[in-house]
Amino acid sequence: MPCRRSTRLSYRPAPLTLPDAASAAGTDTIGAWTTVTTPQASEAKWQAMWRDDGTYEVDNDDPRPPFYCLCMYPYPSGAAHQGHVRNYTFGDLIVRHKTMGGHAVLSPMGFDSFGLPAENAAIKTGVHPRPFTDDRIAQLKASIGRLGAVYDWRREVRSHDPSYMRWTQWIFLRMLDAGLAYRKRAPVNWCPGCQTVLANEQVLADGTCERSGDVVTKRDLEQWFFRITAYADELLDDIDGLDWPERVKTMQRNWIGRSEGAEFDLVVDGRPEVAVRVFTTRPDTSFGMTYAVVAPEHPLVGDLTTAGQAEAVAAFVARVSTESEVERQTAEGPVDKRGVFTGSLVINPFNGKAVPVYLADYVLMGYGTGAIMAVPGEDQRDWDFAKAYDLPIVRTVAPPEGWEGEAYTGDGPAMNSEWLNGMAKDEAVAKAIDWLEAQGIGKRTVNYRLRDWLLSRQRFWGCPIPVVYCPDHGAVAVPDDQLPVLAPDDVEFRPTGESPLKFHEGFLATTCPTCGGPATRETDTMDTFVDSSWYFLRFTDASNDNAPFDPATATHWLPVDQYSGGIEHAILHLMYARFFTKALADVGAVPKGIREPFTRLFTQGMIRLDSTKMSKSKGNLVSPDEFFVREGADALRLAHLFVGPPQDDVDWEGVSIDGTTRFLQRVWRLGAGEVGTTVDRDETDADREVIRATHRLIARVTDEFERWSYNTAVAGFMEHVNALYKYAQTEAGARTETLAFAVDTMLALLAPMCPHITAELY
RNA sequence: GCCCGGGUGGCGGAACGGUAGACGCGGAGGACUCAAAAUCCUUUGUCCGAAAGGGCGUGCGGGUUCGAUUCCCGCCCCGGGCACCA
Repeated sequence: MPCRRSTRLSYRPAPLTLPDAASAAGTDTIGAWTTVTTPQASEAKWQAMWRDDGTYEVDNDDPRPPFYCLCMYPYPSGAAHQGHVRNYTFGDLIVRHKTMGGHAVLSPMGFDSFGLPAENAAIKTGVHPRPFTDDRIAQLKASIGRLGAVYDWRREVRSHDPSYMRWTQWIFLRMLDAGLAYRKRAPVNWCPGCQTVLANEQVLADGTCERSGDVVTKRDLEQWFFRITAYADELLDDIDGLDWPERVKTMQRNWIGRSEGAEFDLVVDGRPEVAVRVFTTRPDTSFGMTYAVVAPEHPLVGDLTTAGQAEAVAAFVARVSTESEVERQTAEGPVDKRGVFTGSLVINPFNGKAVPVYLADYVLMGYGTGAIMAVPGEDQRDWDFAKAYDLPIVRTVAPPEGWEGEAYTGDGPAMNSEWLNGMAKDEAVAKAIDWLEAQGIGKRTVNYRLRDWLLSRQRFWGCPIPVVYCPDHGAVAVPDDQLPVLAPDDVEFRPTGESPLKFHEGFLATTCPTCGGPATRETDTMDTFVDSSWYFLRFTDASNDNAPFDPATATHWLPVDQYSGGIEHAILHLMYARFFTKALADVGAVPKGIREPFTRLFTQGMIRLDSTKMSKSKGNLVSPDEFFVREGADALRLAHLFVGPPQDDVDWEGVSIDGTTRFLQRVWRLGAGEVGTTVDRDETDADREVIRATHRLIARVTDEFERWSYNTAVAGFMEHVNALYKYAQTEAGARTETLAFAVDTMLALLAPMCPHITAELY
């Protein structure tokens, strides 16, 4: 056999000692006649080409049909972690798939760059959060680039960029104009040692401050709210039309928590001028009320407490003030410590009987009226409380025959209820409410679990709320032409965590826009969820200096055709973004027709390691960087796609980069003509079977892409490659034309998953 | 506590009422090699059996169905969210 000089392509993982992959020249020469292409060199080459050619940049007047594909923009935590890899692999797959299908795909990326970690780092190191954040963005951007995910970087948005902050503040002011932003007092976590407000995250499980160890209490502050509850019904109703995972839609519905029922007054025994208003969804059970409960922070607590009970009530209220809502609703610990008698009685208007009023930790001021009638016969929590405090239990709904449970919450004929007896639940509810209304002591109401959105944060590293306080004019909006309000750079971070804005005279001192007199700036900044509630709109028109975005341009791209991100955002972020879209349409910033931001949503599962969530704070991150260097981005992308259903959580232990690396090597050999023998001949049955199998692969993968069943699509590719190996290795060999068709077709289908190797081979 | 998910070989998973375990990892055996790596081929739920074959198997207990991993009810366990982490 003549020994001639040839170019041999080999696709093997490079050793970790390879020089920096990005700067590798593209080929290495091994010996005199073999040229090896490494995945790393190939990937760097294609990534540079996509970037330099602007292959995936789209203009707003692109004639192709528009498709807006968006992944939730990341908080810049430093180099990318596997959660980013997973999310952006799914997103990139869709971007490439839709682009191949002839769409103008808007694929933007940005950074959710305000937040607590940068501020904590500033307090620890004294470095201003901005350079810290910019540095982390650079790291994350580089990691994302090595994954081969393609974005139109001309549209990059950063929450902390003044050109973005300006419009975040502008939107706040439009909300204020429309009456959708307002101030009221609300409790915060207060650390008496640090003299500062703490985030929930900064409060340890035992209720102490993570910095000082002091017991954290609640303190009321005047704070800004968005009136999201004004949209409760629309937010609820519009869920039906969304192409979202059912579980997310269910969580959103439950979060809004619409419930129909009644409110009515319970008059204090012997003091007709004092009444406690209660909300109930079960007015049909009112005859079974054997006590009432008000929240420990209820304004009437002082009024209701008798002298004899004052000490016990005070102690109870003090203890509850150190507990979180979750703790208060957890039925752990001794039940008899969960409430206290106020000493007062109220009259049950249905039967005229006096029943005791208690405080209990499980009744929250933020829900309903902050007070309930307790009906232990038909509510398990009331049942447990009644047992612990030796209160009577009267059933007013007859349980089914053979009932051995405690409280019965189902339907059944009313009993022990005078004029309601025998009625089924719905009828009895209606009758009871009619009676309350006729008596003039109550009415039919709808209650929501959803609360208004508290957006004030007592922090430095966030977008300042553009308001000043004038002694004569109160809270006054900063005029549009003075935006953005920027925090100063010459600030000192205190070890207590207190916002430096509160002590910066140059920032604080200003003039009233109304009267020109001296005024003080608001020092609170906005919740970072405000930034993320409209960034998808800014992406459509990211460099607009005259408006947050041009309404016509926004209409061209919106709503987002495919949104994807982690399941952990199923409620808050998505609810707030939906609210902003509706509210902005109503204040005229977004065309009226756009009521929902995200047509189709995909939520991916989380990455866990040893069954705990993989996160920087837990210190169990597995960086993708070593995989980029060793196996290459395509192998890592494929490993994420193959490990299991995208919506399921992934235990990192189960991710096998070896299988997908090996598969890509087999694809490479097949594509490079290194497998078996090829011959030119007329079609045989074996050839026709390969052609049929290739068409079956097209149908299968197309369907599985549509269903997000990427793991089985990868299995399909593997089966195809295995079959082609068998085919080419038979004695008869493979027909050249047939094998080329089978391989080329597969490469085209595989391209959105593994863009580098398929581009290199194609 | 409330709300939402999940539980299938040694491991990740497949099977959208119809042959449980596709595909991959790991294991075993073989080919190639002086040898190793890599690669290629075969095999691999479990128990009994030399084999043929058979028993058992989708967290637990019931139910619907000709037929259930799949649908229903009740448990157990694991994970996520709970409004100031993002």
